[in-house]
Amino acid sequence: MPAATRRTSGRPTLRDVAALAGVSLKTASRVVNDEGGVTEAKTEAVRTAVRQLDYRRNYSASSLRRADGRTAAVGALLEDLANPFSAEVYRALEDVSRERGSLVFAASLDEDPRQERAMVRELTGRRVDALVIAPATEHQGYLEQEVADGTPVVFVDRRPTGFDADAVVAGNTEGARTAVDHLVAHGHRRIAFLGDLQRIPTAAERYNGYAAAMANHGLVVDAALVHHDLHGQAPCDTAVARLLDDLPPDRQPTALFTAQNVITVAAVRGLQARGREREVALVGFDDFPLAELVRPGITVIAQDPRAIGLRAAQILFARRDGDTSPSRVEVIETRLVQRGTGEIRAPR
Amino acid sequence: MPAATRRTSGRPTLRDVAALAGVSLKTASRVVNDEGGVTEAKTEAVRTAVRQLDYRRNYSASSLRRADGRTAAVGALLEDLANPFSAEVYRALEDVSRERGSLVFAASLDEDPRQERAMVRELTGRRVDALVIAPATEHQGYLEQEVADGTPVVFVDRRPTGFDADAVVAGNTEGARTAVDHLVAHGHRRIAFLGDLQRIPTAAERYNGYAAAMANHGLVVDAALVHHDLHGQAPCDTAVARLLDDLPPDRQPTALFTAQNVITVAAVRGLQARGREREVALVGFDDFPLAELVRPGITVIAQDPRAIGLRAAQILFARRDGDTSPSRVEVIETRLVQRGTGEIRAPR
DNA sequence: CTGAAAGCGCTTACAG
DNA sequence: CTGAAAGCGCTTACAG
Repeated sequence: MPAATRRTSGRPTLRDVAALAGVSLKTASRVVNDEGGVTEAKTEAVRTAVRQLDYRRNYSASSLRRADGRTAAVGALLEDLANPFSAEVYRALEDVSRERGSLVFAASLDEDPRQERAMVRELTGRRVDALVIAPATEHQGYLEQEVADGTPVVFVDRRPTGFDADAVVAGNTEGARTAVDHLVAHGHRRIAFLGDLQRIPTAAERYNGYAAAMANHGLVVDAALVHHDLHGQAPCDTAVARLLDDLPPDRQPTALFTAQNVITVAAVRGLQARGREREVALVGFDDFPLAELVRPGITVIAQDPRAIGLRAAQILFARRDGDTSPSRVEVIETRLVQRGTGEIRAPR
Repeated sequence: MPAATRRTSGRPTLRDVAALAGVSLKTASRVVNDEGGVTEAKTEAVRTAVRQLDYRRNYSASSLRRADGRTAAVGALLEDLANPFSAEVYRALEDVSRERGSLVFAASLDEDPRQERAMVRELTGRRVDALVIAPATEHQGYLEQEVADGTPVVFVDRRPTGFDADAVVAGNTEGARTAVDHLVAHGHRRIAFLGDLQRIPTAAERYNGYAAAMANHGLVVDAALVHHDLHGQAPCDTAVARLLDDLPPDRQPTALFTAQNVITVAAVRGLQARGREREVALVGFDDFPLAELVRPGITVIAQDPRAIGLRAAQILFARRDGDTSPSRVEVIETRLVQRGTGEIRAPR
């Protein structure tokens, strides 16, 4: 069997292109990689052969031999691609990657640390050029080796712990403060906090912002008004019931600060079910589609997931391309969006 | 320089593992690939070396030499990963892929046919094992070569045109019929249609379902009540204004069938802005988060994007694994979700 | 400007 | 059970 047809796949190889163009493999490679230094005639012959055979460079082979080992692929490990925050971050990364000629491997971690480590292995096994991670692990020291081996990592949404790397995060503490300030400005003093799993750094930061702002206003936080670790629908409903049904009227909150999306939705649903959506104020952390269609409109501390993703992608490609400046944490500030629920005044 | 340290990357190779374990490269390969036929002692030695060096198989190299050419990666070309429908389809594919040991390259097409063709090239260049595509092109014959070269393709959301392949789609025509039937059952006769770009097959199918149901009920469709090609916010707002402001009262619709998500939201917003959300009925195609928090709750024809994604993924991996049965189109039926807007009765 | 040889890290095809 | 040689499709390092 002649060498040029010994391949297993049906796809044409560079060797086929070279043969058809009547040049050497190396010359064909030069043309395909735009290396220059090839006569006009041969260049044209190769391009014609490429078109004729519909040749596509095999990235696996190319990357394997290449000095830089580039695969033109990056990995994105996010919380859950099906939630709007992760999806927006992903999309921004996708858009930047496309400009840079790279493709994106995406994966959802669902707050599972084992999943994170497994996916990092899968991705580095495929020699991605860089990784974006919204970590589910408590410590990221295990990434030391990956970075040393040449895979830059940029964190999004959550700062790294026990590991030095770039990160792009939202202004969680500041945003939570703003929420509380806003409610206090509308006369509220009994402001409940409903937050996600405390082990999630953003949830912790939002609580810190809440607590700091309350203290700053000289308000004592009634422990009965603080509900942590609300992850998923059921615990949220329970917490809302505790606050709105179980507490005696004078101990009930006049306002809710719901520190995460799912919690906000549960709270709105709970208020509506009790017919109290125009009586109890609410500010939610993180915006969502349709927040304005609900009546009253839901006041939120809006994050900017697209800005987070874009910035992370810029840093990522800069690192991949050799930027070795000290790592930094960038904070994308949040924005208060007043739509109604946050402007309900406290009863006197 | 000794052979074992000649590599460019800092990552250990199988050669390093073999050297450390005191076996040949081939034996190390046998252990890593669970081929069997290796003594307990050597197996253990290799496993220890793998652990000690934190060895990860290089998929590029592995795939390059492998007879089947598998890369353990699949590609997903969807409309826009940032919209909930695409995101859910993607997520289902991700979940199935994980079980199968594959990673997913995702990409958004944004209704751009060139983007679709470019991304197919990028993905096949990386030798993905299979492709899921929600096509933006009008014809998909160009994929013939890819399939012949061994990359199976499964379509989601839209059937292929001019090309024979598996597809998993929603029951668009049936769903639209159901919407109209429901509105007619509530006394409506002047039912407006607001749809996306007619060139999008799902939009066309939904219109067909609408038209068929109207005819079936003996209702003549007033051309002034039909608005096609509403893509994006602005044209939707214009169409709503035409219907609710420009038409004389007796020619206005008493009900709206909004055949796509963005259109539904625009219509709800338009009705609210005019204080008519409890007067004009509405059924939207495609469900979305929070549809129940809006008052009145938004009645929709719900698709099941997760079911579509799961089914597509099953077919995809079956094809990759050699299933050569005739291709088929599977329809995932929609479901009417009554929440309020669709149950508003026509004025008499 | 051009190309023959070697080699990236792995698996295949063979031979012991 | 084990391993030396060849080769996947490409780029590198050299030599003309």
